Amino acid sequence: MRTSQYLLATLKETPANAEVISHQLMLRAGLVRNLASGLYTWLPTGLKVLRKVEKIVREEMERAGAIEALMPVVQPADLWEESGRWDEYGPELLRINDRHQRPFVLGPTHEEVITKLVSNEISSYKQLPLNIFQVQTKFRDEIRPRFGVMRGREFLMKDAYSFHLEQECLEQTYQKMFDAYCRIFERLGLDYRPVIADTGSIGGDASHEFHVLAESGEDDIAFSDSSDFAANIEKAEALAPAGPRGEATQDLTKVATPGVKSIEEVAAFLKVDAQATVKTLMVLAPEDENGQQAVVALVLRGDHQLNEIKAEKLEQVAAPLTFASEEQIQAAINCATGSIGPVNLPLQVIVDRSAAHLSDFVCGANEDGYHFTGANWDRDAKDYRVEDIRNVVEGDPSPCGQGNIIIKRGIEVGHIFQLGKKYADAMNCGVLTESGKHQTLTMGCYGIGVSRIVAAAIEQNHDKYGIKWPAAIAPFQAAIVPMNMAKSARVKETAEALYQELQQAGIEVLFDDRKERPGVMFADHELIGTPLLLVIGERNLDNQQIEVKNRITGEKSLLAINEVLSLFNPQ
RNA sequence: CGGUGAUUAGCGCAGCUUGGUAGCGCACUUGGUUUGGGUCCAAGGGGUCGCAAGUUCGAAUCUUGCAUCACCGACCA
Repeated sequence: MRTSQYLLATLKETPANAEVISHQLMLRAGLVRNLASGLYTWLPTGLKVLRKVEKIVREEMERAGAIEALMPVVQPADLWEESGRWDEYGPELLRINDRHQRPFVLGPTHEEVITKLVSNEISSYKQLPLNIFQVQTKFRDEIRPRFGVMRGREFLMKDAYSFHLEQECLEQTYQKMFDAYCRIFERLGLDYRPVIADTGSIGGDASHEFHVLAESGEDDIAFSDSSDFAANIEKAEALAPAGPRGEATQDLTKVATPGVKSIEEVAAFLKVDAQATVKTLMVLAPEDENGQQAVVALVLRGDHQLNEIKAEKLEQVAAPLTFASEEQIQAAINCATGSIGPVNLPLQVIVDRSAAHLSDFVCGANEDGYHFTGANWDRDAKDYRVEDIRNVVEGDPSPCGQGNIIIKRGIEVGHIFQLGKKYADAMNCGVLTESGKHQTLTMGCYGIGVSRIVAAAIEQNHDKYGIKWPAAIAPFQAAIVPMNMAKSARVKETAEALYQELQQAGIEVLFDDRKERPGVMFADHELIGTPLLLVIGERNLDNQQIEVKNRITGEKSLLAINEVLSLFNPQ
């Protein structure tokens, strides 16, 4: 490709509305352009990268035994009514009508379509197992699109769905997909981790997310510092502190704490550590038979954070988790937030394991402007349940039993889970078994955010000059950068000849034939992140050499012109 | 959806307080100059000032409403 016949579209200045580095660089390097909130045009350079990611994903899926199909973006609403998700999915599902006012959706995912397809096409156990994938545009009407293509509304996803007679078979395919995902991210050249994930509302037994580690990630991942354990913080278990709880040594004492509300204020006012306090959060219970929701108290150590995912899984707590309003709290206990505590609290009380391990702690006195010191479980506060309801923090013992927790940020680029029979049940997807009985299938599903990977790769691989692509997904393998080609016939001839040679060898090379100064060319190619710059100048032509600059290492070396192809041979 | 901020040329911004019909840098075009790290000089082209209504002789500027975009919080690949 010649730059003169190409759309380079690089930008010198950073557009103001791009916050994260990958978004800035994708705009500056001419990979994408914004059309509307969460909607992006992929420019030629960006598309090259996207296609390379897609190709690796496709190859590994096929190698793992999945077969490719392509399903429509626009899907009839009745499919979604059949699965129950027309009502469940919420406003993220974009609903549209056709000219006959028939309702459709833009597919945010394809479980319905694939399940329908399989239920129509598959009727015998002999046709199983089956694992079908596609690479298709998805649309999710995100509340807040952000970070460029990282969280766009329209995005490219590889989604695969497997169908099985038995759980055991599902587990085998799940493991194959797990392994395939590892190979994919290895080949992409990314620093990634599979992590134990929450299965969310879908349920099921097993789920893993694949995260690319990056500071700008939106998820917290808990790792063990001495084993392979890694889990999304939503899912990481916070163990009970070791050893028995300390004995009560203090008397329960009510102290006036006027205007002191937050844990920081309480700890400072009473001159104690936040770890010696508890905080009490008020949330709603599930509706009773009269449609009423009681208030439930969640008690955590002062320095800990509530894990809402864990909390809303408790049967005593409404899902989704809802904090009680000021009015509801007043009605329940006649006290405002800031002075609530578990002592003599006439409510269901759920205590985190760590909070339950405290003795002689500080808590609200359930009377505005007062706290207790020297509070102790069982003696002062009775009738409580102990559960794991907090986020793990760095230094906690790892739930795997080895080492301590460290926390890093990750970008979720893949998610696999065992779906079970939810969709197969709803859409009557089954086969006849060997014994002639009808049996509902069990399913797995496996997603990879293809467009998100492009952004994640940049988050992980860049410097102040621009993108440093992993070789496998660089838009070009090399760029030919001639110095002052307009003045030097020798440079021009050499560059043209090299371009022809590389093209014929099947190398993806960008020939910068613009009439630009060297600085401009260098800046552009470094921004775009081409791994190898082949610099041709009068300076080295007397020796029949060119200069090779490695974008990743920054190394420059001289190479005989007739040996340039050797740069690419090892592949 | 809540909170914050923005909207003036392709991009980045000034002008608005104090109303008089729009300007700077980059990019673009032309000519010259320069040529191994974003040259320099000159001349140009390009704007319904987000939309609508109002106030006024006159609105980018004041008022009201709306829209769009971004950032911070709950969902997800």
